[in-house]
Amino acid sequence: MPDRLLEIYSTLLEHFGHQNWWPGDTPFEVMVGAVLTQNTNWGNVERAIANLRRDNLLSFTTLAALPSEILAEKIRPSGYFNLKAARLKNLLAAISDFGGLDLFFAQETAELRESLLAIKGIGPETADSIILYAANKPIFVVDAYTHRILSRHNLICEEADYQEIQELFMDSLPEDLALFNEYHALLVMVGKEYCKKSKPLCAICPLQEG
DNA sequence: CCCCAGGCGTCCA
DNA sequence: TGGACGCATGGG
Repeated sequence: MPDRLLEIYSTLLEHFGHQNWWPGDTPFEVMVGAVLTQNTNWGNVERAIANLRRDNLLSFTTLAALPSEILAEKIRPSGYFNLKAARLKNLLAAISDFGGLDLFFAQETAELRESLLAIKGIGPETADSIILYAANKPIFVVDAYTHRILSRHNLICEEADYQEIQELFMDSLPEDLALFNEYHALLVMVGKEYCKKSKPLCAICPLQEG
């Protein structure tokens, strides 16, 4: 299985090339994007972030001081805007209470993850995305595509949960920031192209051999 | 018209 | 523990 996961990585890298995730200019911006993209198309997230940038709201202190109702209006294109405005405010408040973003991100990975998961609106995928792509610490991000791709290729059972899938990758692969970064991005790429929710396993998926 | 998207919290059995 | 449901816009 470990070798199989590395094979898959090589196959995807060859097929799609390096992705250089995550789209975002700063760790703060990446973190905001991680919340906004919950169950939402990235194109919609870009519109929301463009609104924030246009109005010079894309900084920690500005956003932390912005009323939730105003924030919701700015991020409307990302969907679930009331919910996500509250979640962003929760996140920023928790980080402020901790002593700021640098100090928050300076925690050990396990502590950082616990801190994030304690925030209402931050679940495992959002937490791990922030840890990997904003804080630049090696952790494997599992998402709906990861689950669907692996189960359709019979590498996990359908009922496998987040932790089980994350452990499969992290127990099998070398702990490497660039590898984890690239692998998750590649899984999203193959998911978008070849592993849609309602469609059967695609015959031209680069990952052959069920 | 339909289904879907880089989830999460709540409620209920 | 685990399944159903609400949250919501924009694209195909």
